[in-house]
Amino acid sequence: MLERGQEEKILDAAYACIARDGYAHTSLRHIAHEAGVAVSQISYHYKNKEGLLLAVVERAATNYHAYMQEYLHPHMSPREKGECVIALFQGVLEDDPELFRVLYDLAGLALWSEPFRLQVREVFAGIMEQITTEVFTAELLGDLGHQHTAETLASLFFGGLFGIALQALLEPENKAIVSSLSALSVVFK
Amino acid sequence: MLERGQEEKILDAAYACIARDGYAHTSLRHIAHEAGVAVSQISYHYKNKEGLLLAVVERAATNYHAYMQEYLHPHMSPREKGECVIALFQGVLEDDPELFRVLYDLAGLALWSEPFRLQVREVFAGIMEQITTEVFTAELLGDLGHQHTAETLASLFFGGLFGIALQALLEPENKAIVSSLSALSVVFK
DNA sequence: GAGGTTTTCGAACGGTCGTCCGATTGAGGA
DNA sequence: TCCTCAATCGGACGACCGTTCGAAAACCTC
Repeated sequence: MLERGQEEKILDAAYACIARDGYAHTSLRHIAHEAGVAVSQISYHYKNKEGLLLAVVERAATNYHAYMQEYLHPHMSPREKGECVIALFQGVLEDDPELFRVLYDLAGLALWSEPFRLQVREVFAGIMEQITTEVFTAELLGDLGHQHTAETLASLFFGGLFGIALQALLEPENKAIVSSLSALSVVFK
Repeated sequence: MLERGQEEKILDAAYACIARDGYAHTSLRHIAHEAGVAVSQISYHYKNKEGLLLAVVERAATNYHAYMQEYLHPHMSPREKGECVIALFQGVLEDDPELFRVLYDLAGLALWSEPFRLQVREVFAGIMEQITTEVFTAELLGDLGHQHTAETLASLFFGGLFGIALQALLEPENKAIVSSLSALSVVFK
């Protein structure tokens, strides 16, 4: 029986609550109950709700990067890595849609609160940098032969992933949307 | 001095509050105060908060369609219409970013509440149908000569618009993001 | 002008929220 | 063993939430 500290337990519980109910319906009491802990423990370890949520974002970002790095093997070509990212998103949407809902929720938080905006911006910048350096390399850019920069194409690529994923969640009965993610490969073809 | 009914005033106030503070921080009291009206008037006219919000979504969708229809002149070619939609999004992001934040917020609501999901899905379906029939026509599809359907390309196109717009709002100091919207024209080139 | 209906108001209700505080517990060093 | 300090707890606080209700006001019809 592994014994994690309360701090960790609270963080897990917070993520679980947000994934289940969404941020808007997640209260500190719910989180504390899910963690099997007194409410005041949250203030003790994370100062306040905002502090806890920022920690959740940070942890989610770390997880994401590890996940991504695990899938993008060094021996792949840039194009293969692009396809791989697409496949990864498709897999998430099918197997673990809550993951994307949390991403959407936290990004939404960032639209209204400056501290969250700064933190989420970092997360997005990390994703973008990964895509820029792994997929839209100088090699691939020269291959494509059009005028767009790697940053532009990365924005386009990730924006497309995000926007299509939202549509897929709004219309889960329409399987065509998830598979239309594959069409995103037009940006590196 | 035009005299709109209270019903209309409440709807305006609700939209204004959401645009200013986001849905999560908008209460019926704020809305009532903004409208210069008693709180109980909201329940009287819209039954409850959900009813009011659904009305807000419906009104926003109507406004959107009128806006779009005004910009897409019948004499334009499909490609021109595509460029026009892109330019329209760029204009919104620069002049009236709250419009997009509201769209994002309401779509986020739809991820967690079934009634909202159904209503927002209708809105998105309307947008998608407009893009499908106006931009990705059979004529253009044949011109492009690749295997994707009009629906797939429309998903890609709108998803890209949405995802890039989010990045632009998270990083308003980075003007390159807004202009990278133009690169979305790769999908019909 | 009287009477009935719709509209509007302010107050109140029961809940839930995030935060704070004093008391209790527990582990580790003197 | 005692002292200290960090960790944990339950309860309380004031604020705000969405909803409801009875009374007042406004409107319309006769």
